[in-house]
Amino acid sequence: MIVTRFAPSPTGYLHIGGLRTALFSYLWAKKNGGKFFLRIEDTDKARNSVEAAEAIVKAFEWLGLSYDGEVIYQSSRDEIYAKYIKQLLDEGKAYYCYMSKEELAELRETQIAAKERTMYNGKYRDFNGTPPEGVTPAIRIKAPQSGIITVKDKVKGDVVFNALDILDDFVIARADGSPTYNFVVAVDDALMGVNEVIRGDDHLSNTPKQIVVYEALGFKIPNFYHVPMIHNHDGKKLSKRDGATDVMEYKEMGYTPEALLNFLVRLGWSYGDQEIFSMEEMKELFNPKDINKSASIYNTQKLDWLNSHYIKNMPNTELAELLTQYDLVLTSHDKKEILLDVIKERAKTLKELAELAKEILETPTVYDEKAFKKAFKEDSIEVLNTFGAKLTKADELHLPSDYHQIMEEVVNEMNIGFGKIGQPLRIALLGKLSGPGLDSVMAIIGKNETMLRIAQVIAVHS
RNA sequence: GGCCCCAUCGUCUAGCGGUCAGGAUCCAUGGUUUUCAUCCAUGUUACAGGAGUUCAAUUCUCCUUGGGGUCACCA
Repeated sequence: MIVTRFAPSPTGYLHIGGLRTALFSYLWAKKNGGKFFLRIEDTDKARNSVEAAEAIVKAFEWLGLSYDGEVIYQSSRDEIYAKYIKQLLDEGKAYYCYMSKEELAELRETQIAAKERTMYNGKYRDFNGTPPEGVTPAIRIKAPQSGIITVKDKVKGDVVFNALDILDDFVIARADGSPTYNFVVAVDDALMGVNEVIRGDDHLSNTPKQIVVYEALGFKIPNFYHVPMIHNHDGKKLSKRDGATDVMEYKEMGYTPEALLNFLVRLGWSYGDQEIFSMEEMKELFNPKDINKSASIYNTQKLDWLNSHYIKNMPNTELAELLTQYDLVLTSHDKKEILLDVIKERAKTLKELAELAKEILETPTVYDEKAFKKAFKEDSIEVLNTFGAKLTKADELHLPSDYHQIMEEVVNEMNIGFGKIGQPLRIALLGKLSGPGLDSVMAIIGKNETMLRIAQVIAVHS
């Protein structure tokens, strides 16, 4: 069985890059009928926050990504880690290190001065004497001092590291007893049965350390997939300064989960020429063997395109439901079908959609000055009055075609071009020269509101 | 700086020794639309450079260059 996980540290919101690796892990598990876990890596008490952990869970909810079982918090697993640390200690595979922080810093400096690699010097590796007073020890693992460690990465291929270049006896438990990342990540993945680790490229370099832990504990090493980073326009790691990197910001901006997920799945992964993937298709078609090796640049133009695609293809009832989150309540509006059909072709985001709806629904309070000058000529009043008179007489006006017919009558009777009525009417109805078809707008707002807007624009003009 | 990874249109990508180097997005132009948007059509733009291997390299190897990641009692 395929078991994957997403293991963020709760130091902030769910990041767009994190979401992508989470999605990959999720899809790979789901495709295979496996399990996908969410594990919060909160071993560093100083930096974590519960709010951040909650924010991550919330984001998962919004996106409809589910995980198996409960959220796992590493902070609640201390006894487990303690047990394995003790085991390593007993077996002589780990040891207490009494080096003080000052001493460590000093060591660093001399190494830097000598242009050597900065690393722990193994001072307490084989220590039998009396420990120094006043130092609470950290625990270090005995890492191989020679030979090679090969990370069998399924994205990058075999990556060979020389122990001499990268390894030292790294700390697995701090002086306060809390275990460190490279230790717990290996322990948890092994204990949870995670056999496919999909994560960011930035973890590749410390994978050898985790392999050291796996081997010391006799655990089976999982398959690794190190997914390339997502960069900003400058080719650097994506950060807060690059605009929206918080997943929930996309909700606020009016993006749908479908669009965001579809956008992200195509960043670093592809299935031939296909661009549109439903969740079902993603689950069916995703395969980490098709993950790219190179980093990609974060550019949301395609996200806009996808979002408008999903909006256009969304059933109106669902759309109306979603729009309540953007301050637009349409439930009681009798022409909401027409309204949504008209505006969903025109919006890139749900937020825009809500604004477009309001532009139609609300009586204009201002008229675009330039547009007014351009479109509202001397004869416009007469045209609008003629149109208004016909409206007054007509009943049974429901559909856009009903209104269109009356517009045509005016055009024919007065022997004018369509623009002669369209332009001023557009100013009257919307206050500007662009927007949806006027017949639809009138059908949506109804006869009375149409008359009112015509009267208003004439009043304003004189 | 040491170690590691990466390199096809502006961007996301297809390609897996022989292709007019394909698609999408963006941009531009034209058509549709009373307008705008949608939609449709058309177009511009790419194999970082240099050596090999081969009858043949975007594709395999090496070097150079460029970019990125990582080097903590952070994750």
